[in-house]
Amino acid sequence: MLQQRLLDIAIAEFGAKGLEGASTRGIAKAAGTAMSSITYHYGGKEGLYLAAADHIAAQIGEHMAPALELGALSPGMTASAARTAVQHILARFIETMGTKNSAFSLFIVREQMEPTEAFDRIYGGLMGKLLETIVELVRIATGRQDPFACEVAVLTLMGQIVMLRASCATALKLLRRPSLDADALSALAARIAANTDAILDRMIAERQELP
Amino acid sequence: MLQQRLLDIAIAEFGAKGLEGASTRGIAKAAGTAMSSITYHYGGKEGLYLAAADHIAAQIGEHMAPALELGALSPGMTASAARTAVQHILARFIETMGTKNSAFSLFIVREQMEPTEAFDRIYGGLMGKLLETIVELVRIATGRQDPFACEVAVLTLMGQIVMLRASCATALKLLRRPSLDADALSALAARIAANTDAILDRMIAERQELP
DNA sequence: GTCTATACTACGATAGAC
DNA sequence: GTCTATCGTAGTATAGAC
Repeated sequence: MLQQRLLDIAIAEFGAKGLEGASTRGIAKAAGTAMSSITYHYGGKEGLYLAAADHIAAQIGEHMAPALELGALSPGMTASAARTAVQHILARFIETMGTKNSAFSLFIVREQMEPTEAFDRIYGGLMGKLLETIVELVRIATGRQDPFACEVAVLTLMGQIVMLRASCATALKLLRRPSLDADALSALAARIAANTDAILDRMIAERQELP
Repeated sequence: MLQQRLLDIAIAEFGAKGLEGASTRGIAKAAGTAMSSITYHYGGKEGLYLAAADHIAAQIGEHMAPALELGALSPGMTASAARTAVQHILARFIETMGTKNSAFSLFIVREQMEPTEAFDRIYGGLMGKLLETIVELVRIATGRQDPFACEVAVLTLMGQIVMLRASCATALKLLRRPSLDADALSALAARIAANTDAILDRMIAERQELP
């Protein structure tokens, strides 16, 4: 379908070059059609961009759904169950950001640097719920009642993952590799899982030091 | 000085909007001059962009110098000294990325998503040396001899910091704040320092589990 | 050195043929 | 629905006045 092809190429182009960097003519040409098809199907460049954002949010949401269900918050959840759920969600998120079309991650990172309406769509429809769930799970896993402390911790946890794509060029240089292959990715995933465990442990230890 | 004013504004504009998103006319107007001044002083948009990259690398290098000297690698360095040095360097890097003109961080993150010659200048003249130093310090601090394991760990450590700016919009939403004020920044810095400590401890524990 | 004026290119939007 | 043709705008580069 032409509409789908346009959208796929748009996500790749917008992710790689940004909203201004990508051109409707280039996207249309790559899709083997005329530029005015974009106007017809999406109303223009902006419309295509927002459609790309919606598609990304939907795809990631779908991909993350099983892990989120597994971490569904229940009243009597134990700390160890919450920790397992955090690990599951993070692992799935690494997979989503690492193996799925890397344009997804680039698109999202770009939006955060220069937020437009697309950011609200992605955050409101996906990222917000995801983050708040993790915050709650971290609270249960560590027993830390201060929400701010949990939010800050979640940001650092997620930062490790976002870095995978946002700082990909640096990562590749440091690891002296041409691309983030499966080996490197699984090593990073293992490191992040161990880090998460260590950080949660540390947060529990901190709690016992509090007055 | 006009040249300096142009450069400062260029860094802000390129950081905020990217190479394609920023316009020479806009930069010149903001600097209170004509667009052709950019051609005269920097040879064109690309020249201005590369000059911005060089300036950023030089500024960050200068800002990081004291911390790096403190962590200068010496043959008989103890694990605890190396750990202190890692913490100093990361703390200084947080300060650089958080308090210094945030355009610096945005510029660097953008370059990593779509590397041009500017990335080589920043990585070659600054980031490479910085990262390799931290890798070596982590190796000494943890006793882990596998360089790959140390590199991966350093990437996750740095990821926490890069996130501060790369995912700023998400961070602000989750923390329900209008801006990353001093309080939030110091809470994040404290969390990252504690995380780093916990991660290094974990790496030492892992070493003892290895065959 | 700095500015004005101009040339040229590429973009996005739109109208109209098929 | 899709394409061609055209318009207006905004971008960079360049030449020349001061």
